[in-house]
Amino acid sequence: MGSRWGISRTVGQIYALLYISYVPLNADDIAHLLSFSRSNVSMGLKELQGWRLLRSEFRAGDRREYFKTPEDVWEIFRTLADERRRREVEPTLSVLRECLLDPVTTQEDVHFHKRMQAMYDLISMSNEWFVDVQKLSAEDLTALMHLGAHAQKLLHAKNRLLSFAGLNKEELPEGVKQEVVK
Amino acid sequence: MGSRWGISRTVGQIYALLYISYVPLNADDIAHLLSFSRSNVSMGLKELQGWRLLRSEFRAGDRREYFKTPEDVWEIFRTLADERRRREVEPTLSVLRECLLDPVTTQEDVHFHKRMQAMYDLISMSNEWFVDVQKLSAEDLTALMHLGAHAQKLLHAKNRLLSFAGLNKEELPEGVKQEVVK
DNA sequence: CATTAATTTCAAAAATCCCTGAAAGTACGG
DNA sequence: CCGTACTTTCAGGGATTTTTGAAATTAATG
Repeated sequence: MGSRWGISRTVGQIYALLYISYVPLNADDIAHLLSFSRSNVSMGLKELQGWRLLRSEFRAGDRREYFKTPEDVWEIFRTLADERRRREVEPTLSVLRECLLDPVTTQEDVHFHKRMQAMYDLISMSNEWFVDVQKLSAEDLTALMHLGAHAQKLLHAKNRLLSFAGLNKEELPEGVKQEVVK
Repeated sequence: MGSRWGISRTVGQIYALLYISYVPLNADDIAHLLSFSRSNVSMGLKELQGWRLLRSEFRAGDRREYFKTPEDVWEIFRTLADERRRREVEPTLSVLRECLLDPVTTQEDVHFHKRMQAMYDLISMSNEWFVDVQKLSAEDLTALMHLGAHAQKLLHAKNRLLSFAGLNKEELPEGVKQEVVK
């Protein structure tokens, strides 16, 4: 899948090897195991470091650098997604913002402006959503995902509870009122 | 951004043109406007149709097919994401499932198995989450996104309310109890 | 059913991307 | 400061992808 995540096939193979390897590997190990040239591995590792996807360690009496991936697959996913957000999404939003500043005169302009605005709103909202969600712990994220579409029901429940609390405050005992407000 | 969404630069340009165009365009229009060969446009349109991203119409006394994108940018996004899910994510999950069936004997195998399982769990959960969320309307989706990280608070509120309801049922008036259960 | 307008296919050319080996660079130990 | 062990850079070549024009195909019209 790597090619669709912004990294080339070779770099993907290197990362996959490091991900499944029981022990950290140095560049020569990787070149040997994957039958890549040493320089290819070097470039691949450099790119992966650019994505902040690698951890490395040194050993006493050994100059070589040993690489491994983070243990937590959620962390990997988050790092990758955040890096893509910064590299691709933010610049796209900048360009869209510039487009939106252009003067609107003709009917075509109106249509163009509407489309750009819709695209900007979608990307901008997704972006903010991701920044927010990224802060959550792996457990909270998992819980949130398991909610899935049920989150919608929860949303409706929230609205019902809020309107209920607004309409019928005097009926509620003090403890319930506090809980609802919370 | 098209290249990271699984479509080539040219196809992306064609789609962008159709997205911003005030009127539907035929293949010749597109070829002319973008300076692509007619056959290139034909292939691009075919690919976009394969992604189910196009609408088209015919006109009386005109044999040519006129193309446009859906009006709703959320619909475009959803279609694209769903198609990618089917083409890329599902096959990946199949391969991972097969890997997980392999016998585990050595220590390396145990590690490999754990890593594959973690990856499978992540992709599988994201996949299910997306399938769920995809069913939501544009408005519900927007509301859900605006919640963002606050959804986590809502989650905790739900848990508090549930435990509260469990502990103090007899204190509540009938109407509140029903609402909480809902 | 022949004509013509429009579209699609496909093999080859063009463009792009990726890998490699040679050479240069870096840093550590003596 | 030199030699050694390791890493990085980069131009050139190879592989892959993309684009094209010519030919084939399809479909509407008189």
